[in-house]
Amino acid sequence: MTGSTLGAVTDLELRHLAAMAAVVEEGSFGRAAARLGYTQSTVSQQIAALERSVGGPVFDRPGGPRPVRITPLGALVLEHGRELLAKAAALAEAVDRFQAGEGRIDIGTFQSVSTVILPVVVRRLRDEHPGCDIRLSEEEPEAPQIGDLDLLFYDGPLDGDVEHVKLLDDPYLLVARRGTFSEHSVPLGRLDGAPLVAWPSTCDQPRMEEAFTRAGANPKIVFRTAGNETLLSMVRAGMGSAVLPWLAIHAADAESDDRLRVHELRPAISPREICLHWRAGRTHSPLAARAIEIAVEVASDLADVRLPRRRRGRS
Amino acid sequence: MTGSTLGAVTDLELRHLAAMAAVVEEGSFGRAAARLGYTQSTVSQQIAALERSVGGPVFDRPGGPRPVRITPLGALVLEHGRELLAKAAALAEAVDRFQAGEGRIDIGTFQSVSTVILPVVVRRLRDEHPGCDIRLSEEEPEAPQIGDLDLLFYDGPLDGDVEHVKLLDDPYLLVARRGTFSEHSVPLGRLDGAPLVAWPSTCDQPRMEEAFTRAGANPKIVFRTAGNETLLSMVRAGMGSAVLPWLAIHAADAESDDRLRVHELRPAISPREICLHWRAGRTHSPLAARAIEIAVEVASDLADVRLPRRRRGRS
DNA sequence: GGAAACAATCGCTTTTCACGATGGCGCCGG
DNA sequence: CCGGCGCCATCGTGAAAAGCGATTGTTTCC
Repeated sequence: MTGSTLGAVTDLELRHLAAMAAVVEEGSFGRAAARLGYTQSTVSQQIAALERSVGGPVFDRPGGPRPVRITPLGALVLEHGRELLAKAAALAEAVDRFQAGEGRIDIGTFQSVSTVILPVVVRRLRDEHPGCDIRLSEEEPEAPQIGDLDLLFYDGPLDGDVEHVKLLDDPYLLVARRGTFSEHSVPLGRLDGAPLVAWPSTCDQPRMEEAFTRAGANPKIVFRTAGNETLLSMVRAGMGSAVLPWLAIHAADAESDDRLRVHELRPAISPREICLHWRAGRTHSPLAARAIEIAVEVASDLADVRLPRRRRGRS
Repeated sequence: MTGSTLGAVTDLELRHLAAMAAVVEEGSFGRAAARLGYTQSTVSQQIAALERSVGGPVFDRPGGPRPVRITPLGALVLEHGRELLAKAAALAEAVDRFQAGEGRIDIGTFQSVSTVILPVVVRRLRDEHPGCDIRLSEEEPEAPQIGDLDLLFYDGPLDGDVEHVKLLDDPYLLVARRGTFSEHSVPLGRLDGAPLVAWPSTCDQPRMEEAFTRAGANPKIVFRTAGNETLLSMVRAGMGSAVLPWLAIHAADAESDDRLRVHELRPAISPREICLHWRAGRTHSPLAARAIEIAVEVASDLADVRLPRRRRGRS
């Protein structure tokens, strides 16, 4: 008795439902067509297709200049159809917002980056995308993992399927109490047996200390802490000197501290590399993509601050 | 930097979202295609079309035998897409239920029909469609209106844009106290000046009484009430006779009351017509359509009960 | 009786859909 | 290291459909 019923969900077309809603609101196929940018005949066929899908007429056409009227079946379809269209509109809006850079981004970071680079990155990102949701997490440095992070700042290689971009060569410099060393550039050998305060043996630290050993210099590590302020306080107090990456020194503003002096090492210890990592082969959200760009810019500017040889314009 | 964003809501196709969901669940385009009854290349193109719609990739294709992985954008689309598909499925199910005859039907009725015809109609309708929601309303007989009713039983013409089907010719018969009239068929003239109890002057009643007048018989209406039981009690009490449609007599089971006798009138008063009305030009719900069919059958059976000349089979 | 408003229908062109075949790419086992 | 293998993208093709303009048919109103 009834015609064939709805074969599959996907036989429905949002276009048809939109046409139906427009017809209901306008009261005629022609006006609905005008509103939707279609022809009357097209709307007529769209409604016909919809009626084929649902297995019965959704409108009664009284003929003549009288407005079409919805059938019981049509009312049912319209009721659900409006919800469907609303959900579709919500999807479209969410996609637009996503493409405009809203949404969430999870960034992993570590100490010096948190202080020097990230604030600028976050600031610029938020300026560009006021609606975005930026989440930072400063992981324990022992076991840095991408996990569910979108981006991870780290100064060494990382396990897993990861890609990265190098942001910055961060050279190791010697921070000593003013007067300890007279020359700006201190030979590595001078540190043999000298008292040093240093970071715990994580991240790039082992590699750096090996470089000392290879150079025949065996400083005495008299104190280890991850706290940069504490470290520098110890240096000021004469407990010893510190070999720290420039970024950490800069972060603590040690360069403008009268009681301290920053020396270069001769020969230089190969710098640690500050990198920004992400899971390999993954498409970034616009937000993440932009964050990478900004981080590269910020790091580049930072390199210029340290060594203002070549000027680089930026918009 | 980003491609063009979603033009219109209707650019989305449920088919594409379904394909995407299948790919996510199956982990590969090919298996998703198999599940959906498509070819791998078709699914590939569907996903490509979806990606064009949302302005970016929804999957990362790592290449090789590794399963595709969803992108942040894809996750967003999928999340909304699933809801959309669920709503579409809900629509389809609602339509199916509607076509199967579930849903609501509003029926207007009046006294005798309520007693004799409707119970059978309702019973059969409910048997066929256990999920249906049947609502009856017995209107005041003075101003019968279709209003928002799907169907209306009534014994006269109706204002407004209405179609109807005749269910039954309901002839007027004379109910008298046993012994009042000896012959089965009573000439109209015998009622001139005779005491009658009758219905109030609504519905078909005025037409019927005019028929008396035209025949030169002017009975005395000694009591008017719409209550059939009351009317018959008065007849039993000898207050007078009653001229009632057969349906009302049958409804009150007056035929098997020893104290009463049902006579035909000679010549017969043209019967009232029991009709079933609905608003003109409106497509019926399957439930309403079926209700009409059943009502016609029931009325036909009822006519056979009264005059069992021709047998009519029914399943 | 004719004009006006409206939807259905008919050809027609253009676009899309789905398919099968083919090609490229990354993994894996010999 | 070098073919298989599994996977997705692409291409070409035929069928289907979307959309359009013009026309027809129907009803109402003047």
